[in-house]
Amino acid sequence: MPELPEVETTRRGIRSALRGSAITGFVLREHRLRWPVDRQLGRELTGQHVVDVHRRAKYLLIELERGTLLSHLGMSGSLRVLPVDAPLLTHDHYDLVLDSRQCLRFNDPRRFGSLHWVTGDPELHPLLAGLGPEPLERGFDADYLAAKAKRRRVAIKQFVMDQRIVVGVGNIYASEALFRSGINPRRAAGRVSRERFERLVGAVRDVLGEAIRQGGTTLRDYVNAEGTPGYFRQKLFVYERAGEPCRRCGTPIRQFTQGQRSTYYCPSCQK
DNA sequence: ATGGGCACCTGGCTGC
DNA sequence: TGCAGCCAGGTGCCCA
Repeated sequence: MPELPEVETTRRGIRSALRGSAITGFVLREHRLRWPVDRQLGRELTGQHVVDVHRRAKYLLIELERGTLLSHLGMSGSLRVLPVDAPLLTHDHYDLVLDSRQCLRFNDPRRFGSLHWVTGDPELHPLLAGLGPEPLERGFDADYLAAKAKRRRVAIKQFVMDQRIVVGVGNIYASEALFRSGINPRRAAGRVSRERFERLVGAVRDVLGEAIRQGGTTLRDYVNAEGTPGYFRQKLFVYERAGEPCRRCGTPIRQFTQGQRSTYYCPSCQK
């Protein structure tokens, strides 16, 4: 998926079209997403206005008057704002139709994305309740990370990708943040020094912030609300660069597998 | 509690 | 040209 920068870019792109609009319909073409989508959802949504669009971790929260739509993009999902009559593409699974003659259209080839209707405080929803702090907000600092990492034997790469520890960091930005902070992705979380946690926190913030400014990273599927890709790919130091020279020292970038995911790192810059 | 592995899905690419 | 095998921005769940 889309990691935090891609979800945040999507949020910024869809917000102005959605906020204040009334929902005039909901078209569900494929309800078999990660979890089955309620086929009667349109009955609930129609007539409500969009209050605002928020993000928590990699979830988008579309706040309506009587509840919240909780949307996840999975690995290959994207949300676009389009005219209601825009031609359909394969894997266009649902449309949230607005009174502006536009719609919010969800496309997701792999169908790992999800959509839930939540009433009450969305933070209490089971999918959100156990999540860690937002990396770009207070609450994510070296003290916090070091405390969480104590006695943990998992590799630091998997540790920073654990959404219960900190949210928003996925496979691309985990490799990139570890490169920027000079930490070997194999190192046990509990054996990372205090000084290195300081650098890691800074690197996570920097890489996510820079990626948001570039509109995210597009590898294959990801496009923003206007259908254009993100440009952070050019700024990647290690991700998908196996065999190519390290941009800092020239050593060939290495790739290996951790937890069924590819990790990329520079064996000489990261210890 | 922690760690590890699998599952869910489609599509693009590689190599025989 | 066809097809098997592998890989891909995520994460809930099950097992030891």
